[in-house]
Amino acid sequence: MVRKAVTSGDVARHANVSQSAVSRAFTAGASVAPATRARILESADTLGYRPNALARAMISGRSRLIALVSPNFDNYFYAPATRILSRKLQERGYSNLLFVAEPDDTDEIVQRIMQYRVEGIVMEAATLSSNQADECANTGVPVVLFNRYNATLQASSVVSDNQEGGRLVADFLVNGGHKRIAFIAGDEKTSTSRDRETGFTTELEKHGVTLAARAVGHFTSQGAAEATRQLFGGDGKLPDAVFVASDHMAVTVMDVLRDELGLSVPDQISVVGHDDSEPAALAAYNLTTVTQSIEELAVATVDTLLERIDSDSVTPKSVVVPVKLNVRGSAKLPVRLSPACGLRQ
Amino acid sequence: MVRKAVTSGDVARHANVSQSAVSRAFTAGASVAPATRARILESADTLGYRPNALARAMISGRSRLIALVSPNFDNYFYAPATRILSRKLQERGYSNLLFVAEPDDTDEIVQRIMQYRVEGIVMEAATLSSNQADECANTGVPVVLFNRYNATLQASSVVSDNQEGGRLVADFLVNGGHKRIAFIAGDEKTSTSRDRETGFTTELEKHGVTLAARAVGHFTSQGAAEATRQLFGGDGKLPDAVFVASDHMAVTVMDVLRDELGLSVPDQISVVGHDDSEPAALAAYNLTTVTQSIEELAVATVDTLLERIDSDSVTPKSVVVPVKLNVRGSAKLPVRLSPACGLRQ
DNA sequence: ATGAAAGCGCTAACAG
DNA sequence: CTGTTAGCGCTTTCAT
Repeated sequence: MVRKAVTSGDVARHANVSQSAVSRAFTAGASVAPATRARILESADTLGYRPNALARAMISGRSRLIALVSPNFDNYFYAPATRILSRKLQERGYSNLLFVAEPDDTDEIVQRIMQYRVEGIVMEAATLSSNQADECANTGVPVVLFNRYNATLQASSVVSDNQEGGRLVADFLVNGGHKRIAFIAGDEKTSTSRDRETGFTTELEKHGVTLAARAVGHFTSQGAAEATRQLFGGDGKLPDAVFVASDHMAVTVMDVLRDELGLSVPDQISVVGHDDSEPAALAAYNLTTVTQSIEELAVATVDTLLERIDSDSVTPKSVVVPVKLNVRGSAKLPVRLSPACGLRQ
Repeated sequence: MVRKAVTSGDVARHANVSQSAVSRAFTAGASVAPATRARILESADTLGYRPNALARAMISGRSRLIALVSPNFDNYFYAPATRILSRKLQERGYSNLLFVAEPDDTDEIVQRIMQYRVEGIVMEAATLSSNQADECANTGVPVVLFNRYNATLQASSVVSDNQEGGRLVADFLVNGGHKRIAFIAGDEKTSTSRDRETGFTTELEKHGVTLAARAVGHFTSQGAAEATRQLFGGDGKLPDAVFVASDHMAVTVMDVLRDELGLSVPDQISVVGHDDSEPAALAAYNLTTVTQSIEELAVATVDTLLERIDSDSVTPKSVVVPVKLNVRGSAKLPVRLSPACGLRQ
């Protein structure tokens, strides 16, 4: 039942012009007499003509297609990120080919991406093998890594200032008078988790504090629950604060602390997250966390990508977006010691 | 710096065969001698050849492209839905063009969709105007509405059994001994919200119970907060139970009830949601809710769409996926009155 | 089993 | 400003 699509030739015949005139009528800034264009557009309208983007892409060499590669897991950060990235690209005249990637099928995905002759690639998470990166680089398709970076890759990257995030949390917790401070990592293979940790521990050391305990939560709820039990399930001297590498994990950490281990937050344990994703703002968690603007990350990503597409430049660019601490109620506030207290003065 | 892409002609020259031989080597089931194919694939590999999907689509009339139209708002249900739909389509050999739609730009999106000659469309939410529906129908591109239906449209639809969901909740609340039962709707224009409400109130009436109060939350957190204040902020006789049309709203409802109005859940108010989305399972909410399987919805959607693509049939099909109640702790449990109690026996 | 040739729908010179 | 012409890279008859 697929009706044969209307072509520019059909419109040309109907409007009594050449086929190329029709093409021009649909090209912004082409030299067509207004009257002719009007007649053509009318014919096109009555016939229900839509230019064939595939044919256009073939001849012009510009597909106006961007591949968006997103990781296949539930995460309060990536969901809005994908949405906003897609939206921004759309607004700039590009359409998105969405690929939801498992770590082990990036290879097949790269194949498909290349087959559709995309003009650029946004990689939200899946780690490209150097092989795959080469493949993209060789064909000259610009790649921007969103929320990740990889020094060995010929790819641009846009990340939050994750080290600064960790630093801010370290200062905040130390000033809050915490003595035994712990960290729950995400996925140790990711730059995101590593940078947050580095910034965090480095700043702690500056204050003369060493990390009291550490566990890995793999950026998943289940992993976070286990990490929490590991750190707080014993009956020795418990940490009095924990920095969790993502909000997605942090809410589960709070659940386990309160409902399973009967500890109170922040009275007994202060919890700080990272991302400021949607559940962090829920009253039941009211999570103190590091805010990273998905909007800013997305804008920077799209700008970086389109710039590289337009300029044909190959030099990768790295953008770091600033973060700030969003103080809510899940961690003790820094005690501002007045001189009268006599302490530290 | 965009290196000229390798074409089948290049490969043909390198492998000393005709260009059509190369084409056949990349077509499953084409008649090529195994030896020839091997030589061709080797040449292709050394040259870094990838068939041009655009050219292939043009000549064969099959783009292997599906448009996925997703609403532009934060929602714990649509995020995984988009991911799973995309993944399923990918597994079936299709690539997805993702369009994130605002209600007012569906028109432009339909244009773009048609230009890329997609073979099918999955609409996750945005309400197609009848105009737009016609446009798709006329060109014979099958449309499947995911989680929505529209009787006037020439489109298939896949939805949960929303009425049944409402019914289950009504039974559960009545059996739990609740006397003043309220409802918080989502967006009244959506079939989803309307069906849940219809099923709910109809079943209540069967039990001789009439809805005590009702408000509209528009499927947003803010809307849900306002609806809750409206229903529970007064000092008259408060409802003792509320059915909220989505989990996304229900968690905020619980927040407002507990943290703002100082009411306890479920002791003073029972709360039941719908969807069983991720936050419902968090210990801080432990929400009793109606489970709808995104997986099943996605599979049914993809099956319906591909079936229509393959068969060229035009008759729309409607699929309803069953739901069930997931009893957690946010609502009082039905009291099973033993005969000894003497009540109602 | 393979090659030659036609052509999908369009854009991009090039004339006029 | 407009028409003519030549392909973009591929699949698909049609011969051989």
